[in-house]
Amino acid sequence: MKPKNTDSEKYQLHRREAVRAAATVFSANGFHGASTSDIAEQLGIKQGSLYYYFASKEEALEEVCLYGLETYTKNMDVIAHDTGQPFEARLFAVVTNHLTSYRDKSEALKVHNNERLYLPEARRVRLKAMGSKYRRQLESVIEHGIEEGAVSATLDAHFAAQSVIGICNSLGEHIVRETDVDVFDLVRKCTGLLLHGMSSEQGSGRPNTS
Amino acid sequence: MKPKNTDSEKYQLHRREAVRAAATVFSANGFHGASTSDIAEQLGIKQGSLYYYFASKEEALEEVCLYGLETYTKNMDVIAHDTGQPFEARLFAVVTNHLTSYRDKSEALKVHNNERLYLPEARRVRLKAMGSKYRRQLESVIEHGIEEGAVSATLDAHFAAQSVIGICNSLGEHIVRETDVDVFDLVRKCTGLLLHGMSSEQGSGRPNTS
Amino acid sequence: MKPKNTDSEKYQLHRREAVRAAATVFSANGFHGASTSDIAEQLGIKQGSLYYYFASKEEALEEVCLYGLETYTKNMDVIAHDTGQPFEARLFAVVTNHLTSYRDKSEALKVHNNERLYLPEARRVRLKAMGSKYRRQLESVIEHGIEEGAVSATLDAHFAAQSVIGICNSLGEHIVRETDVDVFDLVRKCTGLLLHGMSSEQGSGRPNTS
Amino acid sequence: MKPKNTDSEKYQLHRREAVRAAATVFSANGFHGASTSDIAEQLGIKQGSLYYYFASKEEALEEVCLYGLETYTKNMDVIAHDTGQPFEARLFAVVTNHLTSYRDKSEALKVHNNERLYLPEARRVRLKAMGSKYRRQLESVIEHGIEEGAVSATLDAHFAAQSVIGICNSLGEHIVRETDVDVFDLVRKCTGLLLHGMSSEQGSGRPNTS
DNA sequence: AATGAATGAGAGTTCATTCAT
DNA sequence: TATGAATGAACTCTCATTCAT
Repeated sequence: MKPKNTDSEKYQLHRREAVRAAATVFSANGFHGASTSDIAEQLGIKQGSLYYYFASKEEALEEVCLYGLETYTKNMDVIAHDTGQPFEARLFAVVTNHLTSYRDKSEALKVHNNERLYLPEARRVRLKAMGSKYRRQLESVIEHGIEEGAVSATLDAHFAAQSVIGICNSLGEHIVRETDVDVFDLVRKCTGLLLHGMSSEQGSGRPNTS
Repeated sequence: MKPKNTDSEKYQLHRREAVRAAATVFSANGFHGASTSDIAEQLGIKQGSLYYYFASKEEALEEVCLYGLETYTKNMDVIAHDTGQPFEARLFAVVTNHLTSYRDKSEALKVHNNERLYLPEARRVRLKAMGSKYRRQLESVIEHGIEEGAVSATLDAHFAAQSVIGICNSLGEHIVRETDVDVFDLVRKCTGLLLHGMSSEQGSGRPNTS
Repeated sequence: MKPKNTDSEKYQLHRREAVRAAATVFSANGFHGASTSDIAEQLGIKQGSLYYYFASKEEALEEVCLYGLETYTKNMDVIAHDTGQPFEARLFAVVTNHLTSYRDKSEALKVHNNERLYLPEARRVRLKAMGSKYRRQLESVIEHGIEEGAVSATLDAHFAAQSVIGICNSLGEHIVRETDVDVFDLVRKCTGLLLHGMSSEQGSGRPNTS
Repeated sequence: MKPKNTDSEKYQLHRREAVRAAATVFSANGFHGASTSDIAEQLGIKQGSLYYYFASKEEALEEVCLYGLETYTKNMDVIAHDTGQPFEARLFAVVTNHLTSYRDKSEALKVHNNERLYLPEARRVRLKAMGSKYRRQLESVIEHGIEEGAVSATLDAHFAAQSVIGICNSLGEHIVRETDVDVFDLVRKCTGLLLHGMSSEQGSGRPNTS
């Protein structure tokens, strides 16, 4: 209603900061547990002034979620199109992307994972689209791995993709909580586990190894 | 304030139902997003009457979390002490326990995972104790697996335990959302992935296989 | 959502008082100019408690308007069906009803006249129905007067009805403001003016008298 | 605070437009229901810029009311002094003035009628003076009609004046709402009703006609 | 002559909690 | 054992107003 100079560079910059502030407090207290006062305080302005940047608390949540997925999905685009790489390298890239995104935008990603369901259907369409695309791309990476023989043919790609996302997110939560985590160590361990499992076996006992 | 017959069997029965009702609405809307009205409605009583069963909303949340962990951790106790079984069988048991708990008490477990952090420190001691114990027991299962040679010696048990929990929880969320999931199929796939990874390799390329 | 004992006699009684309190402050300050605090204060309860009786400020406005029209339209029903009376008597009854309603429920009627347009379309259907019915009934009284020869045949009944309502409402505002008005004197004067006009003429110059 | 060139012709022109914009939105939403944003938008400027033309929202309301009464009362001045005309002609002129004012400045007049009471006493002195003067002038026209024998001697001039104003305002509201009203038809009907009433009688039954 | 940005007060509404009955 | 009624604090959101630029 009130036409703001929504295109001015300065406005966009300040709004970014507002999104980050919102990410911080949503991440700490959850959407319902965080008040607009908290966000404003985190940003160093008064509560009412927040509405210069967001039309509603819900809009703030949506922006935080989008912000969280931004680079994360963009990077997946690159990985998905880079079909020349061997499967191991691509999986490594996937995990690296996921976990480093957590390091850089941990709060926003956590908010996306835990709070996005509180958005009304209408506000979730873009998020849903991005999330589905991500999962489909990950699945295609896995399927490609099956085709080239690097991945066990009996693997359910859909299930595997979900598991990869699940592990990464649970490690991500860890990264959010503890500040001094060696992310690259985590990436290595995680990729190793996903590729070879915990077993010390030489392939025996695997249905597809005969 | 008034002395309640908290020991009477009937009271305990009704309270159980109250806990389940709370689990349902906390699981659907989150702790902050759910109102005591919602819980009362779910239970078929009037709002004020809830306080006959809970001293506060927070107490309700604590009860739900404890309820969620109950059998889940009890079962882990059994698994942990059953050192005679081979590693594969024990891991299978762990995953089965985790995922079937989700099927039976899905809501309470989900609430524990997502909302327990809104409890004040004081109320979380028991939960923390149970959670830590669970993780330590899982770690000991894994370490035992290493000792008996079934698990790769290079594996970081702490990390692995966390990953197992992470995958199971992410699959659990899935079970909560969709009603007709074949849980045992999930268990099989999950254990397989955790044991052998995605790779089709015969153990080559694994640092510890030489 | 919260099922209240909306049928209990006591509740209904208290709610009536709440409606009257709302009528008082809406009448004094207008819908937008009056706060729910004002209403609560007028009623002798705390602001938040008002919501035990109304789901929203808008609902309160709707109730006030309905309350204002209640007896007023009920009486018109009686007048409209009493076709045996001569026109003069029926017009007298109409004006009496309108102005005494103002004396008894002045505030609610004033609110209906001045504030009902701030209700969203959906909330106005019943009011509209009642208002239209009232006007139609008044028109039929006038048309009946034309048929029996008491009213000038050239008169536009729709226009006349509107004028009657207009005069009565403007006099009503007067009744609201000043406490010691002789309503029956007003009724007499008003009916006289409406019947015979201001002119001292003997009917000459009237288009239909030739 | 900053010295404005309030006397410059351009400023006065722009201010007029601001007053008209305010009239439009006050008329549509009421004083309390309309925001300074709405006015600014209607005027095509930004919200803060409004304060270049009005020191406060209240001042804007006052200006709108004065603007609405302007020509309306000026015309009444002319009618009141034109004592040479017969009563019927003067009444006709009064009604014409009232209703055409509504056609031309409908919004401002409506605002005056419905919202002026929200002005603090101090801001209403001029309006009150103008309104009282108008009513007194109308009364004197009626009294003059009585003296010259055109108006029934039993008529209460004060009451009659109020009724004239009441009818005209209620018709005015009608003009505001519906765009295509034949105002002159309304004027004719209205004057007719006021002069001769609804009755078809030839003077019989009138106390003063004997 | 007009705007972007902020403010602070207050609005309507929700809700956990209390307590007499 | 449960309820009706009320409370007060917190919350989201709106808005008139200010002022440096």
